[in-house]
Amino acid sequence: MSAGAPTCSICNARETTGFNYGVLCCDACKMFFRRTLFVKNINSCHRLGECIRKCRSCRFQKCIQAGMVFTPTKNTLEPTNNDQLSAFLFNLAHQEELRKYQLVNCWYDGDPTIAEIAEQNAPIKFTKRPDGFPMNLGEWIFITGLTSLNYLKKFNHVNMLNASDRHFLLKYSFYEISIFTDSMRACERKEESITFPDGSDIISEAVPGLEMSFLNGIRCRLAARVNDLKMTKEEFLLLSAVFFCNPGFPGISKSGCDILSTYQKIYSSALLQYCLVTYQKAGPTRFTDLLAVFQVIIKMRQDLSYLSTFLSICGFAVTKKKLYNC
Amino acid sequence: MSAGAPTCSICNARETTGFNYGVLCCDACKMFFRRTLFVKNINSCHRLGECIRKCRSCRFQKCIQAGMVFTPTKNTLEPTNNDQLSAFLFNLAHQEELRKYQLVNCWYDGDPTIAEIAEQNAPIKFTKRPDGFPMNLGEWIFITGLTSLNYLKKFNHVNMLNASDRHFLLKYSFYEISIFTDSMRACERKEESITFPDGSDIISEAVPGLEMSFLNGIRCRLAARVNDLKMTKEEFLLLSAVFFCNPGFPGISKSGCDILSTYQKIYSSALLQYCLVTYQKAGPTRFTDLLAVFQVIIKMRQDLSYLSTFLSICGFAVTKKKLYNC
DNA sequence: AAAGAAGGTCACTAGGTCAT
DNA sequence: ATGACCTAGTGACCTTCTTT
Repeated sequence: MSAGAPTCSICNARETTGFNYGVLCCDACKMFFRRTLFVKNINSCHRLGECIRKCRSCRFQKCIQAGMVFTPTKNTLEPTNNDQLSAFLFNLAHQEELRKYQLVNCWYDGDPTIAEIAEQNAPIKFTKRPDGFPMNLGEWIFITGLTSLNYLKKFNHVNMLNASDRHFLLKYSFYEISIFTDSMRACERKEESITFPDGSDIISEAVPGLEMSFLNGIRCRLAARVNDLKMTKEEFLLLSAVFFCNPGFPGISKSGCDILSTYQKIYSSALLQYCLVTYQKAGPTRFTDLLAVFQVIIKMRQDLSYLSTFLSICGFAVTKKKLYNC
Repeated sequence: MSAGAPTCSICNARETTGFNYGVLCCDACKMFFRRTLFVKNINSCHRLGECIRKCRSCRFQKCIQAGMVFTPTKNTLEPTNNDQLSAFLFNLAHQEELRKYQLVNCWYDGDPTIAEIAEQNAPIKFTKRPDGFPMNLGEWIFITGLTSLNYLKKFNHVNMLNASDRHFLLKYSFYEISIFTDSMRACERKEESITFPDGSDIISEAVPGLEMSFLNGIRCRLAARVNDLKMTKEEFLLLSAVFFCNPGFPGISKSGCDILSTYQKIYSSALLQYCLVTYQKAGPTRFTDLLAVFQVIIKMRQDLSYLSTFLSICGFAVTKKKLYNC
């Protein structure tokens, strides 16, 4: 009797009805997630998703942790569809909050490859980082990359790609997204230079034979640009999404490119709408200013590649984690 | 036309508006029940539920008899939600008063099975026991079990279970709850040994070949533990509720277990809050001391099973009521 | 046409409000 | 204190859309 569908992993009460917003769950949790995104009537509760009680905040946290994602479909440029944009932003903001929480508090015991992460269609399972856990440069780089990957994996378009395209997309974008996020954090903390959450430098101490100006460029240039623009959190989230749909990454198939550009259009028109609503006539200029940040991200990425190669030749390789090798 | 809703069984005056706190009744009686739980402004009236008009006490009694139940939903550990806990306790205390009244004064003419009781979604209909009704051991055991079942059936979670799970839950818990209640009564009467309300022994007189220490263990061990702890009525009520949500009873489905553990969390956090408020720093210890009583209840249950089997082999079976057979 | 997922609808009930 | 009425969250069920 009652073979039925498996039990919904979010409410642990009802049977799943299929994939809803990217996650296998029940109809009730689907509607709950949707309503919450559109109405945003959530009071934050300190225990993150733990009071299985009738706590709306924790139920929503469980949705976010399970990877539920809302993606706008209707043309967000229609002013009437503004609530689609705002639901999308609400969704992204909570995903980003989770990423930040995991970066500061969590840990992952293992050394996965990008390919392994791309294969898994469940979110990465982090564990609480023990108090007094010794974080060094390599650990920070690792957890930064891993939390970024976990954030990126949830996007709708990732699940639509075939295994190979998904692998390439994550491989060629997670590093850029990480440094962009790092720069945004520096900006929020009113710091000129990128650091890790504990304040430590992102470049290893002893680097012989490299110009200080080059190293300071890595530390500061992108953060300075973000700061000059006074980039909002919403702009950051949308811009990351647009960047993450770059159809130009190497190795991606024709059909993959099509999917990526479809989504890139969605996200960039969402960004444009945000700019128009927020800056009125100055909206289009703002939009292009934001897109121009891509160049700075790519420049920083190149500098970091050079630095990494240089260090490794000198025998100073910082991390041997597979994330950054293959 | 004018089919309308049936008349409210509590006030016999208005039309029902649907299920409120588990009972089909009108809006006015719903609000009356809620207000009374939270304000507790009730003067007890000697005629139990009989003067329907204008008597608040009797109206509330009718609510209780009809099986209305309030279950805390907000996190009772929030100090601001203390009134939820107190409303819940007020509710339980009155349900328990009713059970006690029925045990002492009522009777049930029939021999129902657990399955039949589980199917009925109305409370069990007891009748007044005639003066001078001859109570023997078997009658006491029967009415004890039946009033316990009537008490338990009203809990919110029972109505959420499917028919099969409900049957198993009642089947495997009503006996334990009964002996726990019996022990509490002994304690209130300052007696070391469990007896029925008329003072008669719970073990049949002629039991050949069993050690006195074994029999006295059954009579006294649980009551002694309750007495040692100086368990309050509130602790007893909450602890019973926690026990009654044991997801480990045999035969219960996965979804049933989930429902039970959800409610067990609610009740146990209510108990914890009670302990914290009442005993301050000693609260957590008190909480675990109380939970440890489960072991004693289970031990007593086992001893009684053995006794029952033993007696039945000797041809001394005390009761042939179906409650205790199938 | 069949299946899977997004989105819409509505009956239901806990809890709040306010004139009496 | 009461009860008629209101509000909001919920989830079962339905429709629509897309893809194969």
